[in-house]
Amino acid sequence: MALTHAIMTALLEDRLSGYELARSFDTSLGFFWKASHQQIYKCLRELEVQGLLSSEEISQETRPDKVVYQLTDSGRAELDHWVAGEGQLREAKDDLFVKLYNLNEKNLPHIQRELTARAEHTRARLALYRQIRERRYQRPQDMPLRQRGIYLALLAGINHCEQFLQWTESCEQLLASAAVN
Amino acid sequence: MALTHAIMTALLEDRLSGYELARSFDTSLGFFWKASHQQIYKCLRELEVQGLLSSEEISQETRPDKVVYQLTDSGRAELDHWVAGEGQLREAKDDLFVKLYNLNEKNLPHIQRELTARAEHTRARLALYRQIRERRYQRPQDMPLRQRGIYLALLAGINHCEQFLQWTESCEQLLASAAVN
DNA sequence: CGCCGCATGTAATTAGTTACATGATTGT
DNA sequence: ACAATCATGTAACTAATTACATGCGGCG
Repeated sequence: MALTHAIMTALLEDRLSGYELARSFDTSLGFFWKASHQQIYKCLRELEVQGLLSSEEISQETRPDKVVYQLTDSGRAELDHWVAGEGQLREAKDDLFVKLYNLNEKNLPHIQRELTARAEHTRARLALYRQIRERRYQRPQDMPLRQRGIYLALLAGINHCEQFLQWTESCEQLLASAAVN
Repeated sequence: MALTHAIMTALLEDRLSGYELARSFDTSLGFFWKASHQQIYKCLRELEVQGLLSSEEISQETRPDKVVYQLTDSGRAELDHWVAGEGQLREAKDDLFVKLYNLNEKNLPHIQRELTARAEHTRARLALYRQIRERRYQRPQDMPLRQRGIYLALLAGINHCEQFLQWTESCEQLLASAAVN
C-alpha cells in the first residue's frame, strides 16, 4: 500500500491527527494521492502497530480530543527505503477516454457536456495550483531541496492541467462539425 | 467496476476471447484502462452471468481452444446507459510525486535516475502513439464519429506524454545545480 | 530439450469504496 | 433550531494484485 508512504510523507515535518491528514489530502500531497478518512484512520492504526508511527492523545477544550501521529525513527528509515526503491508505474484509469471509444451520434451531446464539465473542473484546479505557486514558490531555485521537489510536483499539476485544457479545445474543434450534421 | 465497461467497449466491434482482450489491453484501450488477465477472465464470467455478454467456444487445430465473447443486446443497452451517466473523476495516483515530497540530498541521485527512467519510458510510449496516429489517423476530421473519439483519446495520450517530457526537463534544470552543491 | 506464445484459470491477499454511526462545538 | 466543522470510527462490499497452476504446440 503506497498510501502508507503518502501518509508518512505528510508526517515528515508535522505531527498530524487522522482528521488533519484527511484535510491535507484534500490539498497538497492529496493532489497526487487521494484517500478517504476511513482508509487513513485504518492505515494509521496499522502503521502504529508496525512501529512506524507513534501517537499521542491531545486534549482540547473547545474541540473534541484528537490523536496526533508522528514518524518514529524506524518509520523514517522505512520511508527512506521506499523512496530509494524502484517506483512502479500505475497506468492512469479514466472513464472519459473509455467513453470516447463509445462515441456516436446519440451520445455526442452528453460526451460534449462531460468534456465541458471536466474542462471547468480543470480550470478551477489550475487556478488553485497557480495561486499556490504565486504565494509560495516565486523563487524555487533559491529553496531547499525538499521545497523544490514539492514545487516540481506542483509544476507537474500545472502543466497537466494546461495540457488537458488545450486537449479539450481540440475535442471541441473536432466534434463541433459533427454536432451540426 | 468500470472494467466491465472497458471490456464491453472493446467488444463493441469485435468478438474476442479473454486472452485476446488481455492482449488488446496492452495496446489501444489499454492505454487508458489496464487490467490483468485474471481480472479479465473473472469479469467476463460475471458479465455472461448477468446476460450482458454471450460466449461461444471456438475449436482451433494448432492452438488451444478458446472462448470468444460478444455483446448481447442488453449489454449494448447497459453500455449506452453507462456512457450516458455521469463519469466520476478518479484522481491519478503516482508514486513519483509522493517521492518528490521526500526529496533531499541523499535521495537526489536516485530520484534523478527515476525521473530519467520515466522520461525514457514516456519517450517510447510517445513514439508508439505517434506511429499509430501516422498509420491510422492522418485525417481524423474525415472519419466517422467513433473513430474520431478514439483519435481524441490517442491525442490526449500524445499531449500528455509531450507535456510530461517537458516537465522532466524542468526537473533536470531545477535539480542540476543541487547535484553540484 | 527447453523456452515462448497461446489459453485459461484458482486462491489468497491487499487496497479502496460506500454506507452507516456517534458526539461535541461554532456560527447563522 | 439547524447546518457546518471537528474528530473518529465499524461493517460490508467491490476492485485489483500477487502468487501459483495447467496444458498444448511451435521453434531453435
